[in-house]
Amino acid sequence: MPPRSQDPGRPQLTLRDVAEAARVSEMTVSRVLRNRGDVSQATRARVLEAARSLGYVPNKIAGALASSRVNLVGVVIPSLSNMVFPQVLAGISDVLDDTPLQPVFGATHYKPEREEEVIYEMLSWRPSGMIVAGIEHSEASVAMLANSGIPVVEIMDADGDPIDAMVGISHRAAGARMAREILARGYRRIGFMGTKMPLDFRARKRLEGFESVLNDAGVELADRIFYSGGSGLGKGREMTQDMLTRHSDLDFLYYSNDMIGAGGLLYCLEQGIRIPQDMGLAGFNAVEILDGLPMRLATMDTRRLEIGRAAAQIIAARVAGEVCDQIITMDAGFDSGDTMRDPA
Amino acid sequence: MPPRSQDPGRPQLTLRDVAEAARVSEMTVSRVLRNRGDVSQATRARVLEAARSLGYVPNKIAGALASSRVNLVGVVIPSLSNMVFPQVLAGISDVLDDTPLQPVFGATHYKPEREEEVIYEMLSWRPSGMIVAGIEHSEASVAMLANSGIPVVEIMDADGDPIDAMVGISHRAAGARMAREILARGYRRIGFMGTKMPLDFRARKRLEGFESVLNDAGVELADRIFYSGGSGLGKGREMTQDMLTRHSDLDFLYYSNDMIGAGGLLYCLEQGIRIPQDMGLAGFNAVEILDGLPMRLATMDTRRLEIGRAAAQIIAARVAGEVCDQIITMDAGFDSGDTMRDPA
DNA sequence: AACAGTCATGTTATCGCAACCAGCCGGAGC
DNA sequence: GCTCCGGCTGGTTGCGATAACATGACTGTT
Repeated sequence: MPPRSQDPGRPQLTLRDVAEAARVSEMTVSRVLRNRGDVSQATRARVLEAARSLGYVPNKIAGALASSRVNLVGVVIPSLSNMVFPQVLAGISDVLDDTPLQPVFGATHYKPEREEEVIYEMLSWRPSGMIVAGIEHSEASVAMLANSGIPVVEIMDADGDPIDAMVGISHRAAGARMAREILARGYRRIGFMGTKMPLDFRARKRLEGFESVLNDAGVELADRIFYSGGSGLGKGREMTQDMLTRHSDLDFLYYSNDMIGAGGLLYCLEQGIRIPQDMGLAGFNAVEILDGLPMRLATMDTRRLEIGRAAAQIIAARVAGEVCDQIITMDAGFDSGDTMRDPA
Repeated sequence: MPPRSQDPGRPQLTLRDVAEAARVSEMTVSRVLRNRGDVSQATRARVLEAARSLGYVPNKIAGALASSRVNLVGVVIPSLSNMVFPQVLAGISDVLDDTPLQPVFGATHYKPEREEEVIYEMLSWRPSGMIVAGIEHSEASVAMLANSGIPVVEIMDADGDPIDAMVGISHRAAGARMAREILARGYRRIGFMGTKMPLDFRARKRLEGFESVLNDAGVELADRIFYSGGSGLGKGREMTQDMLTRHSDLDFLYYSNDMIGAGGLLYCLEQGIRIPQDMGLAGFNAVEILDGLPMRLATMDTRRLEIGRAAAQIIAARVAGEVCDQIITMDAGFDSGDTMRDPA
């Protein structure tokens, strides 16, 4: 039995079928369908009509093999449910839509071994370029990417050295910036809530940068709570309740993302806590859909759309044989929202 | 100049290179790397070592062409930023992860002509199956899918006839159900807020089902407001303010999704409107991240994860040559949350 | 009228891999 | 001792398209 799950009655159409129908050679059909080379208007019309009426769909597999040209760009990200990554993808699509290139996504779920598989799988399709989230990869992943001979852009982080190109923000600097803003506003008893992050290197770097500034100022994190699983308002609410139960004297709550931060904000408001006077809050990752909360949460904009665009532009330029910047470090924008008091 | 944007110094590795390094034939290498046929332990080890040390990555393009087997499943959805679709994708990935199949996504942005392009593009890679959101497609799209000879599953809708297989809920029934629940609870002055939906057929069907039940009961929608652009809390807030300004006598607000519904809910709470006594609210699409709002918004669960899983299972079964159900209609679950009073 | 230069089309040779079939080898069966 | 069989390995062919080159029909020039 044939492997394909279909009626064997209708064999796949090939260039040859179209060529016969249009009474020309396969080459001519190929030229017409790719808008390449000179073909007279008359034949062109005949070929297009034949292709259309047969319902011919070219076989890119054969085309790619023959031309060793594949218009795909592999995009490797940790997760699609994080709300952050879809925006990066939007930026990538934006730019690639104006080129013949097409993005193909793969999710790693923050597991290095899964990342390795996804990269291997993608490279086996010989894409024109790769965009990979993060700069921490297994040795094998790095080797594969480095040897692939195609442009590779690592995105969303800038704290380290890239394999090839890199576009991102410094998460260490972002954490440090937030710490300075908090201290400048006179908050001192700070609690942190975030994901368990054995493998979320960016979250870890943020916390490192954050704590390092605190420590330099002689301040220590009062407490930290880590969670696993998805981020939602409910999670932020629970954790905040937990945190405030454990420490009644806190004056600032720092969250590793806006979603749980928003949950915490709602909880504090319900408890009648005066924000930002008695308690400040901040999240991370400027999530637009949350504009509309009773108060605007302080946060940092991680420039996701721009990162996606820049990464795609690098790939597009390199594929076109142009030279371009290889390392782009963006500044994460700080927004104090309504949940931090004014600096002293 | 070669088309590939790379140093020409390192030609791509092929089976031949590995074969030479391991001192066996290409066929043997091929067998080892695919775990096919009989190969002695000794040779297998030698080949694997050679492949590893060279950093060989197979060329699936050539493999696919030779075997006319492509382990890809095309998934065509309107948008990645809608929060609904990533969950469908999660269901699909869940199931396909246990098979050799791999999903490839494409977004249409609710434009039929874009959908046509995406489908054409995907079919040109000769995937093993296709999963497409919705059952409304351009004539050309339908023709392409029908002629492709591969399993095609249309998802998320059940109000119509599929090309091949179908998994979804009836949006008309979902709208009707919500209308009945609202009427049963004694609400009569109802305002609707939702996306401009020239091309969101499912949203439109919901509204049709909704209004038809209202009309049967002699009730008419007091007003409706449509918006375009992304859904966020802020949008729901604005629209609700607008709606309540125009009609001071409403007792129910029906939103086309939970995100704007949540924005409306926050607005109403701030205005001191008594919910659910004086005003009821309902959204659509049970979005978990919103659990944690001051009140649980009434909504309907559209079984997105399950739809994704079922669709993937159909593809997997069909690719394996098994027979299976072709049409699965799921029931959207109703949840009255805290924003609807009890039935009279 | 002969020739170079277009334009439009056809011919041939791959591309890298897997299907298919053929061969080789050693041990079991008679 | 010869055949047969099954485990293992290798050669040949072809998947469906494109690159590169070849061809043939005109055109215009001198």
